[in-house]
Amino acid sequence: MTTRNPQQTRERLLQTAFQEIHAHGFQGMRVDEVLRQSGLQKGAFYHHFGSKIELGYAVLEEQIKPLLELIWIEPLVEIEDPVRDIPKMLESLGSRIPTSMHEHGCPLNNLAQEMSTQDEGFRERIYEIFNTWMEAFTAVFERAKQNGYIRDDVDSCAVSRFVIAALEGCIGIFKVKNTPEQWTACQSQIAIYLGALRPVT
Amino acid sequence: MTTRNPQQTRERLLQTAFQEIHAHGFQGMRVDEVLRQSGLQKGAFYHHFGSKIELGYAVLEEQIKPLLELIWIEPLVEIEDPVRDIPKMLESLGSRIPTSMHEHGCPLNNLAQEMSTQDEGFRERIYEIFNTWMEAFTAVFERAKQNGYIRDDVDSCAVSRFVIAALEGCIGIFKVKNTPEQWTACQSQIAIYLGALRPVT
DNA sequence: ATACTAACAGACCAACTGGTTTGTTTGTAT
DNA sequence: ATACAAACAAACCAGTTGGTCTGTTAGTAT
Repeated sequence: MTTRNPQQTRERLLQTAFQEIHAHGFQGMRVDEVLRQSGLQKGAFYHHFGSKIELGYAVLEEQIKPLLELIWIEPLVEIEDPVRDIPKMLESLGSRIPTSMHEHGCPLNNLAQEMSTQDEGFRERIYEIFNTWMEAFTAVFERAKQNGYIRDDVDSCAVSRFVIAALEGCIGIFKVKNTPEQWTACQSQIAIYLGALRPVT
Repeated sequence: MTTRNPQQTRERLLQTAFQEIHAHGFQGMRVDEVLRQSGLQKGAFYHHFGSKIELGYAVLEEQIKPLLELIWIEPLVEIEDPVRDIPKMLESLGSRIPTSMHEHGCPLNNLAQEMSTQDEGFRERIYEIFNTWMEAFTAVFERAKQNGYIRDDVDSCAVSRFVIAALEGCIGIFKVKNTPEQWTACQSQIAIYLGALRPVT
């Protein structure tokens, strides 16, 4: 007589699905495997989610989005001088994230690459999340602009987008070859790029 | 009595498979669909390729690799001053590539993201191709270093890797939102980064 | 206590998927 | 002309996959 807990059941499915999607992609994720790992049955699954793709949307909104905000967006509020602090933030990142991230990269970008051209529902949701991320960066650069840490004529939006793109690009390359030196080298180049935003003294 | 042409049959399968992989990913590509589009039968397919994954390897080596060399590596030999010429090269790129690239991004990076953590055979091959690309860039930067276009202390390897990563990152973001302005903005930021490599005058 | 609904369990299914097998035809060396 | 291997065509197959259906049980309002 295990007492019922629908919220926990749902969360369990979401977390397991998140892991499986992260490891094998959305198309590679198997509903049966999620069920096996979570120790649940089809009935439970299709009671909580209408279809595989709806589960995918839920994972995106309820697992990936909060994780991104925790790891990438929240630390941004502490940044005063982006040229100095963003590289510092990146340095500490390696140890602030679980091993699964080192192995399988950024869950958001993985889904973006795999699904945004396959399904409009995914694309829209991913776009919104990327936008939130970008706006958070833009706020940092605008603030830094006012405080004279970077030049007036810097295009904060373009810089934000490029920083995110470069990060995702580097993380992506790590899938092919991942060594600690690669990550530090990547940091250095981001630092060089950010340094170019400094006002001419 | 259509005259037989095994080489052409093989090439036909490879090209169709390339398109399907580019559009749906390797896991999303269906052997049956490749057969339908190429107007061939199972017998033809499994005569030329041992399995789906072997076809994938062949597409990588015989379709994607040559394409990358044509579009990205060959133009590099004409580059004298990377700070000036790489942005220029990127500018002309948009019109030098087919529409499928705008829609589905870089076929190499797509496979890298999807398959390098799934299958070691893919990872190895992709790694080699990325390496070729990186070495081509490194040669450009080393040459530029000798000619005084960039600083002596520039880490050509790290810069090459970062340029490729940033490019792939930007192309990846385009899948989520692709407008011409996004591409020009990306170019500008790459130009800013490269500008930071100039010697201090 | 009763009725009713949410929350499952688990058998079942149709479509799909990569791969195999068998047979036939075409080119080619002898 | 004959033999033989390469190059296919096409039916076939077993395992998988997302999804459905029926039934059962736990919670909850009355």
